[in-house]
Amino acid sequence: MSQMQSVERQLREMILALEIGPGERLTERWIEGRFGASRTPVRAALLRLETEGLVGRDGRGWTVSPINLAELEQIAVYREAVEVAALRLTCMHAERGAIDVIEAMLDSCDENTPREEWHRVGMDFHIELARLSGNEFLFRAVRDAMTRLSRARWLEVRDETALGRAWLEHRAILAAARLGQADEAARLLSAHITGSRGRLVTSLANDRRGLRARGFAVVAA
Amino acid sequence: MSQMQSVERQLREMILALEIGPGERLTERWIEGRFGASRTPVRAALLRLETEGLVGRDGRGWTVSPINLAELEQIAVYREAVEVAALRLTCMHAERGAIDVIEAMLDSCDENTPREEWHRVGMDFHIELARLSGNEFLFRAVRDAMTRLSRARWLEVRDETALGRAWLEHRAILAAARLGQADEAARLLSAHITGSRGRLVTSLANDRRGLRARGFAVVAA
DNA sequence: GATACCATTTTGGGATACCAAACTGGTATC
DNA sequence: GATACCAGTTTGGTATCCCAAAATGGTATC
Repeated sequence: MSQMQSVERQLREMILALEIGPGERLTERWIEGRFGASRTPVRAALLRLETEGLVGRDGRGWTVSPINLAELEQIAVYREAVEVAALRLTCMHAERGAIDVIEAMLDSCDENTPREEWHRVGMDFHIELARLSGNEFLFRAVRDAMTRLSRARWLEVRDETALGRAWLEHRAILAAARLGQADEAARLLSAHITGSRGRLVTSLANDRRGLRARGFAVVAA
Repeated sequence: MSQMQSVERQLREMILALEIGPGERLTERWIEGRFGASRTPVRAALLRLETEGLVGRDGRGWTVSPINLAELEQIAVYREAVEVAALRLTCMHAERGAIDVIEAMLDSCDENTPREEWHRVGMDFHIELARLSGNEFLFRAVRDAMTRLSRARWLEVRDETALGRAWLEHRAILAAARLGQADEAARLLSAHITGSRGRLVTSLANDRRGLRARGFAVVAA
């Protein structure tokens, strides 16, 4: 694996895992030293992560993108558009086996599963479901949106019941898709996304003080 | 303006204007010499253009992305999803004046307007309409999709009647949006996109031999 | 004539040197 | 004490150099 891709991957993981906090400043030289690479691959990584919205320019320098509540709401709207479109396509030519694989993902989580795994599977459920549409651009759009949302979802204060409800909704969506009921599946997915958007933004807004205390830049809606 | 942005902009324009043909190989050294910049800004430009889908990796080197008919169809589906979603948002909070500005864009084209101007305005109509949604991500998605489609639209063999029909459809969409009739506007836009997608792909498929003769790589659907 | 093989060139990935602009910290001035 | 100012440092933008891998082209062999 080239260093270029390696730096990009490692830096992305650090940002998504909040090891580098939202709003933190980045210098190319620090990254260079941190990953033992020279500036060429570092720059390539920053340029790529910029298009993913994970880092941004701050005048002359770079910063890890802050959590922006207004932006999160816009992403959720965007996500709903592309994810519902993908799901409708999937309903048209749903393959039994493919949907079973997604369902198995959900089954893999139980009460003994660590929280971070629930988090990851919850994201992958939506991404893999979009992949089934067969439309590369809808798939990429969903994956990109989920990536942009993932740090915020990680910060969200979620109770157990919320996770349980999400899983029930996921299963209901799959059931409708399996039967090819596009309108019903779309309705369920829209409700699921709208609901989780509301809870996400509310939770972050309520905990904004706490998040700032942890050094995380959180921009209001 | 920094050279980084300058090289990126100039190279993008050359590719979109087909001055560098789809499928053509690019070497960093050639670009370097062509624009009088060093490899650092050249590589930054290539990395950015790669995310826009205008250039791609070909093993170790770079190529201008070929026209891919299957991909064009997928982009059109993606575009329909995001553009319709944006239009629905616009209908919710449509400002009179903003829509008038878009209409003025259409008015600026008459029988004396050069073909390339019609082409540009036809694209900008959709992009600016999406901007009115107020959702940055839907807007970017539409702009990105239109960029990816633009080379193909430029190659399309269009008769005068097709352009006239497109303008009529554009005006009908604006009329519905002005009245806040979201469903009607969405229906018209969907039909407009679906229709132009069909004509675009048909035209390119029919002229594929001629396009290849001009040195343009055109991948079948 | 086709093919296998080798020397040469080209090319992208990476490292490093240099520069101008921005930032920093301290100092002098009021 | 506040502020204007200046020297030193940091930092991103750019140019250049090096290298290994891949492409190229010619040649010897069958």
